[in-house]
Amino acid sequence: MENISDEYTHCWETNTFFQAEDLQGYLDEEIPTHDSSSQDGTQSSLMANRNIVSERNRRKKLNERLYALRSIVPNITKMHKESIVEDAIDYIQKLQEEERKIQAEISDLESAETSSKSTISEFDHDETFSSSPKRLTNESFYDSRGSRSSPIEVLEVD
Amino acid sequence: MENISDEYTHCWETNTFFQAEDLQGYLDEEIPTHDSSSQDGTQSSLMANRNIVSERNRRKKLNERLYALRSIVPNITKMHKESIVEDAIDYIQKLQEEERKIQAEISDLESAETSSKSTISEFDHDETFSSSPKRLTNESFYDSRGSRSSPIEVLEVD
DNA sequence: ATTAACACGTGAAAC
DNA sequence: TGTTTCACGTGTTAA
Repeated sequence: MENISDEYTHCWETNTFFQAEDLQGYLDEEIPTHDSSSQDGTQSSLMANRNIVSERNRRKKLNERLYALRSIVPNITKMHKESIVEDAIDYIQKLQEEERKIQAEISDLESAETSSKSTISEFDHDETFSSSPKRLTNESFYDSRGSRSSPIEVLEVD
Repeated sequence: MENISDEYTHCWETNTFFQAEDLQGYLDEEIPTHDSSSQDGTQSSLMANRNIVSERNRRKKLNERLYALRSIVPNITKMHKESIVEDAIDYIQKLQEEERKIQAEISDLESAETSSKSTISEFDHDETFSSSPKRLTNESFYDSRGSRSSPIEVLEVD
């Protein structure tokens, strides 16, 4: 059911949602300007075209990011922009919970072997996460969703 | 530098990007219809208003999902829609890599204690992930980005 | 003053 | 059929 990965080439005129690659030369169009007063073109029409092109680029870039997000998330159900972000949220939450649980297992296994061996020293060659299980307590490795209490509102990022 | 967490309350008229909370009653407007031929209103204007309202709802819903995604991701740098998805992608990738590494540690610790104890049986009460470290090999728990080979075909995430 | 980001309305296409 | 999703162009606003 719902074999979405077949082709899904919809696209009415130029591009649309799901190819994002064949639209290589659609962007340098002339833009009809729909107004025949673009002879001198010092103020209105030129600026308007700049805005149009900028908007096209912005839209395209955001869409590409959305495709990338979709390609990252494993269990994609639907292709709607809304569902893509939705599934990504769900996946992140599951991943965070999984990660927390696994760390609990790690500390448990660590306490199991008390001080007999030290096979953990070979995983310290990564700097982005400092993944030595000694310091990898519950939420120190990445600040896992620790700022969920006041997310939007005033938007204090840090 | 770049203290974006100050306020960032922009919003020209009704809402805009970053409050998403005070816009409770802006949606039930009358919609001017911009055409004074809406007396009978059987075909054109009524359908047009339906479309307008649907579009507003769609836009609002997608934005809410975007806010939710932002609230999940811990290290938010910028507030643009584009950057939100971008940071989410980066975060997911790091999370996946972290998770894989931690599982490697787990199997290593497991092989360390060979067959002395079995403290892992108390984490089996979850069904969504089946988080028993015996079966939690590299990419069995969630199909971690295993479908990146043919997601959109062209669309290389870069 | 130029740029960048956004919401909006609208027509068209997909479902 | 009708509903839903989309890209587009436009005006507006903040940096």
